[in-house]
Order: sequence, then structure tokens, then C-alpha cells
Amino acid sequence: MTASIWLLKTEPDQFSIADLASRGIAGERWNGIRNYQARNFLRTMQLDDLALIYHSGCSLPAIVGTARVISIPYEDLDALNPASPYFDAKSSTSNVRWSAVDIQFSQLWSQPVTLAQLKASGELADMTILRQARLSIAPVLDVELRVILALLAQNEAASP
DNA sequence: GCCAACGTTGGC
DNA sequence: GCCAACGTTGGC
Repeated sequence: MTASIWLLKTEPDQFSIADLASRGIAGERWNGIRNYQARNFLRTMQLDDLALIYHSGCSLPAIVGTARVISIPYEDLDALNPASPYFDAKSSTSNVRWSAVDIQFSQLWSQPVTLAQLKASGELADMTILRQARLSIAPVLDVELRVILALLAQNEAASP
């Protein structure tokens, strides 16, 4: 099976791509996902899958760089920890309802590809993330990645 | 800060 | 199993 591509949302005020970069090769646990659809996507992630990092809830919502999946999915044990903000009373040791993966920083894009650009491109109307704005993990098709990378190339060519 | 979208919860 | 109420997300 070939590697899949994902879009991962994060609020830069909480955890930005710069924070991910600072983690180096150790990477970061992508945990706290508390939405079934997002979790189900997460559970199909495989080693070396590509992740596009998207900044949401900020002044310029945009894809800002890339990361790589460096673990297989595993139980998100924060669900069992009452002190964690991600505690889930309905999870138990025999049924941890939520999952996590580790990801590692790959690239910071010098020119982010903005949400406005994604919407304006016309070719991405069916992109999961545009259809379901609130989903924090979404698959990206190869054809969609190509359009996004073309937008990135345009941005880079236009930058001083 | 507002509001639309939408997922979750809980009563019935 | 339905649906109203509620909470959260996230763009603007």
C-alpha cells in the first residue's frame, strides 16, 4: 500500500509548525483527537505517510508546511487521565476510545498556501477539508496535493 | 465578537 | 430512534 496524504489542523497559538520543528527528530504526539471521523482517519495512518500542517483559528488560515508520520496509531492514554484536558470519562483501560500517532517535522513552507487560495483555485472544491470545515484530520488526494504544490510554487515564484 | 455549521448528549 | 438543546470549531 502506498503512502497516504493527510491534512492536520492545529491552532498555532496552541501548537504551531515552529513548535513541531523545535521537536526535531523526536517529533510530537498528535493526540487529543476527540472526533470519531477524525479518529477513524487517524487509525488508518501508516508509517511515512505525508501530513500537510494547517494553521487554523488564526489571522491567516493556511497550509504552512509538511510533516511525516513516524509511528503507527496507538491508544491515546490521555483519555484515561482525569488531570488531562483530553480526559474522556467513557474510555477505560479495556476500551480506550481514542488514538494518537507521532509525527515529525519535514518542511516549513516559506509561502503558506492560504485557505483563500484553496477556495479560489476551483480545482479543490471537493477537498474534504473544504467540504467539512470542522474536521481536524482529513485525507488529501494525490491530485489535490498536486494542485496545492502548484499553488505553493506560484507563491514562491511571486515572492520577492 | 459574531455566527454558521455541525457533532454530541440525553430525555422521551 | 428521534430530536431539541447544547457545546465546539473556525472563518470572518
